[in-house]
Amino acid sequence: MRDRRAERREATRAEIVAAAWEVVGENGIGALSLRDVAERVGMRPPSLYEYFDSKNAIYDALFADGQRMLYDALTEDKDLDPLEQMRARTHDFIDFCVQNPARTQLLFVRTIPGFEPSPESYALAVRTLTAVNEAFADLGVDDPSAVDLYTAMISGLVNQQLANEPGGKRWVVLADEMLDMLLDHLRKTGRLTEGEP
Amino acid sequence: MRDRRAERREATRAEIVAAAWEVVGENGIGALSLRDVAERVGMRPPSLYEYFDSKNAIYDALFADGQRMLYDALTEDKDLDPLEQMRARTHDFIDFCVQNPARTQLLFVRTIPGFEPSPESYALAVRTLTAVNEAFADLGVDDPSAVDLYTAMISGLVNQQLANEPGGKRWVVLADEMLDMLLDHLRKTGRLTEGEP
DNA sequence: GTCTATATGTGGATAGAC
DNA sequence: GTCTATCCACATATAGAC
Repeated sequence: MRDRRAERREATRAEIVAAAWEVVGENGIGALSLRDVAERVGMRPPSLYEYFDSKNAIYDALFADGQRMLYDALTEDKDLDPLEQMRARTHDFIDFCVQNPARTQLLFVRTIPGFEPSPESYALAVRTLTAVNEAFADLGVDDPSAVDLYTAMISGLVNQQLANEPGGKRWVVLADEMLDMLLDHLRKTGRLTEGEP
Repeated sequence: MRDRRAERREATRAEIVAAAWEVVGENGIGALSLRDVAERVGMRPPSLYEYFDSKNAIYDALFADGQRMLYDALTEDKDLDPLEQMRARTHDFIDFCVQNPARTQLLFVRTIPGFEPSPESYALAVRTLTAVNEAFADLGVDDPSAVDLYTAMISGLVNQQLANEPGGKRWVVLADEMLDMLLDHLRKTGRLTEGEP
């Protein structure tokens, strides 16, 4: 039998998380305040404690929610060959990041003093990273340091874009060139053999 | 004639900045509090206002100080050819960043709600970036997007290292490979002609 | 120049009434 | 579950003694 009480509670938690996304979207990830969130959901601040144990628990819910959104944003397209797949997902990732700078900071930069994602939330990040590793495996690349080069290059583009020209495209447009550069390098060093030149 | 009053004042300002570095070094860049700083320099919090107009003014002094440290860390070595010069400075930069994560966040990531460096402080960042552009010009590379690729790749290594494995070397050790990859790519696309293979 | 004292506003968090 | 009341820490700022 359905537990209507638990369903209601989950719905309210989701409402709070949505309100928190609004707040950090407007003021930055570091400027989340319980007052702002409470006002947006029509509660008094102490009532939030019925749903989350602390402000960091809200950050953790945002982190988990953001990781889920990222995973969903990187949808597989079975019609594409592995190389085009990689290119498409790289664009998906970059779009996801520049579309919401506060979310990107929460997911990929240690920014909030005292906040560490819980093991359950972090597991969602691992799931996505595993998918990236599999995408490289599909390309025939098994060297883990190739993936480290990739994540550094792409996250570097995003970081530079957000830090120096938020809303612009100066770094983002270099994504394809960056990817080609990496693939050439992997071919040259014998870590990638299949695919076109 | 020397203005002993002004000298004393500058010395105290420097003491406050040093104390602020200690605080952010221990607690993170977002956790700077005037109480902590005041206690460390043996003052009461209100007395700090004699030297800085606001907490953000202290952040600005830290930003300027950090930019000066970075500029000094990237010392030219006239004995090296441009290519070895580039490699040496890249290592200097990476060491500078991983050595003090809080400082790196302040200088290169928009992290503190409401803080923007003053024009005077930002000019110090521009000075360093100009030096990077000149280093590429010495290599014979004039395309500005080459420098954008470079800053994205190197800052990406640093960010991944600090976010995922602070204190480790997993990404940092890829610096030379990353640089070689970029130089190969610039040769291949006709933007770099001099230098060894 | 530094202090004490004081004030206002903001923010996280808890106790206890309803 | 939600509220009021309250507490503590902090940023910011001012007045006035020393």
